[in-house]
Amino acid sequence: MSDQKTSHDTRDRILDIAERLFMENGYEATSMRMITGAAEVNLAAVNYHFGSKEALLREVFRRRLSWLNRERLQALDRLEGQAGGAPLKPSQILEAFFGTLLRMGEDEALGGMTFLRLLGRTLTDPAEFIRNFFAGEYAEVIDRYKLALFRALPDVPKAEIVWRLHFMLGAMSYAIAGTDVLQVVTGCGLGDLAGESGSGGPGDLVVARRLAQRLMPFLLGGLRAPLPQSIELPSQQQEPSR
Amino acid sequence: MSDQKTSHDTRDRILDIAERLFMENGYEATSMRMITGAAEVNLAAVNYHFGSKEALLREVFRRRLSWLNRERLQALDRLEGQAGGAPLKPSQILEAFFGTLLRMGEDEALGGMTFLRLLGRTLTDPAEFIRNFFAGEYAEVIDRYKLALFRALPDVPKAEIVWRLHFMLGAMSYAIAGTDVLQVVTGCGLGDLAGESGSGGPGDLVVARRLAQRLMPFLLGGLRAPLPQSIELPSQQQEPSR
DNA sequence: ACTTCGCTCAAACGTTCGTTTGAATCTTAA
DNA sequence: TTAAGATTCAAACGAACGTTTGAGCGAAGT
Repeated sequence: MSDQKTSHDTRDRILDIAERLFMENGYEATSMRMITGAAEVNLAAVNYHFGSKEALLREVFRRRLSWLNRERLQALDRLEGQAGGAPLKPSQILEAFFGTLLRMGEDEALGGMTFLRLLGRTLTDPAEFIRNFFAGEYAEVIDRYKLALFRALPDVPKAEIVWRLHFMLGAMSYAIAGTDVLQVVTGCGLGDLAGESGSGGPGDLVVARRLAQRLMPFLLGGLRAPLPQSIELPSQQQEPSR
Repeated sequence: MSDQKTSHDTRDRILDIAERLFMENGYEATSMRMITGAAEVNLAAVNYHFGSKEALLREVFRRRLSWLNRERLQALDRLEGQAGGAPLKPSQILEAFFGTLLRMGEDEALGGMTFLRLLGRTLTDPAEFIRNFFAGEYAEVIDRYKLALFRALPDVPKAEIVWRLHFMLGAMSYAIAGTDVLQVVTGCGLGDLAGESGSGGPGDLVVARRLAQRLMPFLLGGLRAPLPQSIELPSQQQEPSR
């Protein structure tokens, strides 16, 4: 209906619509015709501007991740500058890494919760080109934060820290992306954190902030949990209580 | 090559192959022809035995989840019987819920790590029929465990417990399913836990056991982490350190 | 005025998808 | 032996997929 092509040219409109549809349906179940139809552009526009459907998905992520990971590195630089050579506190590192991401959810211009949900979902997508893409986009950031955590927790084996980084990433991604499933299953989800429901609404701001408030203590508690008694165990040993 | 149709009729062979292919490629990217080709059965066999591709996926999950969730309920019954009315310890509840799942990964007859990976991946699938299916399969188990956690942590608001249940489910699912991505990203994954690599190998037994050993302390640490200072916060308040 | 270039458009390309069909084959029991 | 039922089979169905094509359009440069 409304014909405002001023601030929204074809390229950006495709990216915005694709971001939302990939989030709602997944990559495979979202067709070019769904995207171009919703964006009200010609079917061939995607291949003209991006080359292929795969390249479109990569570009959807690149414009957000390049900003996010640059911001994350700057946050770490800032903290390490303030610390003056001393190791950072785990809480500072988590705040820089996860807080920066969750703050994207409050900013509609950065994709808001739509992008956060898409990111969490796509991390488990088995498509190979997606794995390769993420590996390249995340390599530097993960490496820097891994080192920061190693220094922050000198008594914890490095392999253990990397595993707990996995766990933390999973907890965060599911809290955002898996909500539609878990909400149905547990009877509680992101919708309960705000008055409004549905992605892209004005309630996203408060959702992201309250989610961070609940998530950060959990992550910190898990990261600093006592280590398992023994790394190697001979055989079964299945005692439920400690 | 080997022609042993004795213990493996068409139905079961389809289920086993579909379980692996859905895990490797996802639901949408796995075609009927891939499944029937790998299972060496006729293309029409799936529709004959199961009715549709959706029904096949449901049956792949049903035969595993019915066992898993029955086992989970029995484990909880056993613990509550031993406690004689007293609240359970959080560690006992987590062991019953997550330990039962992780022990499936050690048993090839129960799907092993293949099923665990598939389960973790599919929980974030946005398809509606999948969400509805899981909601039904998990309803009773989640309800029982929610109540057990409420009793185990009487000082923690119930909403907070449900959120931490989300976080725990996410940490576990990503640790299993998201490994292919995270391994590339973090340079450490399930493969490092065993001598062998690849799903379905003999290393799966030790992988599942060592994963549990790393995961359970993390989950327990997150579950029992101190609560956020204030549930309501007026505005920004962005202090990185505590 | 004319060419150039970036972009849009309708139409079609060949392929693959999930599903259906009806005959052929196997199994079982009277 | 024969009839009935269950299962497998090759073949085809219509629909939807991602991509390509070549004509057409409007603004910019000379």
